[in-house]
Amino acid sequence: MSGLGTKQRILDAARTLFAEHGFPATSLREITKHAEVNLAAVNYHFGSKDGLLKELVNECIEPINTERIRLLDAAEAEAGGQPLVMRDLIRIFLEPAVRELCDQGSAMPCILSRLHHEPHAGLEEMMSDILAPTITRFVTASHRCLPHRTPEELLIRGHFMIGAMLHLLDFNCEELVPGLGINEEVISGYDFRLEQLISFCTAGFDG
Amino acid sequence: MSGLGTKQRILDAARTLFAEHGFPATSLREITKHAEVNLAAVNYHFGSKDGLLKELVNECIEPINTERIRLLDAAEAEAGGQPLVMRDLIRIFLEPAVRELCDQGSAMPCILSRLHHEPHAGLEEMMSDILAPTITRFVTASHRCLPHRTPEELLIRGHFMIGAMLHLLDFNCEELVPGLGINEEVISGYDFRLEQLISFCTAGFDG
DNA sequence: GTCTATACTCCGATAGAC
DNA sequence: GTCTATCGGAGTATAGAC
Repeated sequence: MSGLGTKQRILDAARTLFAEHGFPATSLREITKHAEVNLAAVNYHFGSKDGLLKELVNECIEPINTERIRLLDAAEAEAGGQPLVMRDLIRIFLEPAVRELCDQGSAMPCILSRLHHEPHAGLEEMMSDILAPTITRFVTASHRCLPHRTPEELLIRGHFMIGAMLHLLDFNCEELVPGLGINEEVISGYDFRLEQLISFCTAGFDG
Repeated sequence: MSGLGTKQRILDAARTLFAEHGFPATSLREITKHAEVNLAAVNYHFGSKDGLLKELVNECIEPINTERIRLLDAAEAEAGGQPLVMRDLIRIFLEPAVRELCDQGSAMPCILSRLHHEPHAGLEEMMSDILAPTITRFVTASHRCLPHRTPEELLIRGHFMIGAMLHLLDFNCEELVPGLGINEEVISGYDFRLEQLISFCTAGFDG
């Protein structure tokens, strides 16, 4: 934890601790102790605790949306003006997020999905700025797949999809459902979850 | 705000302020000022800020799950041993929550859906204790509707449904999507949202 | 039993020396 | 760039008044 610069050491420690205990329950004093830097360094590099969070989130979701746009461009180019297959469109939206977030050592999913439901000054605007173009593209493309659906129906279903995805990212099954014969190994696998999610949403958009 | 007892005045003020600014951003000093009670009254009646939140949540979700169980009992009695229709089963699960939460002046939905994604000591156990019997009943009943699905598939799809419902409860569309011709009045209506959610999930379980 | 006054510890933020 | 010192405000605990 000492070979890197101060800023990076703070980011690494914060990512871990936020995921473990949640954002409000993690103090800057803990973070700077783990990172072996001075307390005031956080304010110097990030302005505030919220600023630190914002940088963490930005560094995480920006590449995901870039990848979504890239895949969408490629798919639409290949389709040559024809509507996409809805299942492919949904996979383009979900797979980069699930893959990327679950490859980072399972720290960011918890942080991110919690954030979607807790307001933070300036953070929602940032998320919207990054996500809005993707959502617009998604709704437009899905309207071509399912022309019998109104834009309102497609937008609200897009939000159902986001809600389901967020819930998938951070929930653990350990807590619930005794006596149903659930195989924990099966239901914990991310491949299983992703494919189930894609199937659920694909059918949901059509239903 | 002065005719009721101290405890109730605290609960009312907290419900409003938590919904408005979020749980971490609301101080006990604000709450007690709004409720016109002494700061220490919170600790006397609820033990801690988390205890206050817990009571608020419990008082809200317990009647919802009682209603779910009641509707499920009635539907299964009426079906006389035959499997339920999946759409009816899903409505039994979703409608009490959406109706009840949206009838309370739109304060609890925000609080509740945020809570699902932020860990609080003791609160997750309480939620699990209340929700577990309902989920077990739901998975069992859905397995009778859709016998070709494994319990793992049904459980994970149940969680997708919960995620979509939570997202529906607190999201506002104002932020997003310019240029898609979205009718805000349509997409903001809870009847519209509920029926869309039920259709989305019914198809999703089958797909 | 209820409620209050007060004090304690810890938090995030900042000013200013180095 | 980094550190020390310090500030106001947060949640909490308790002794004691009614």
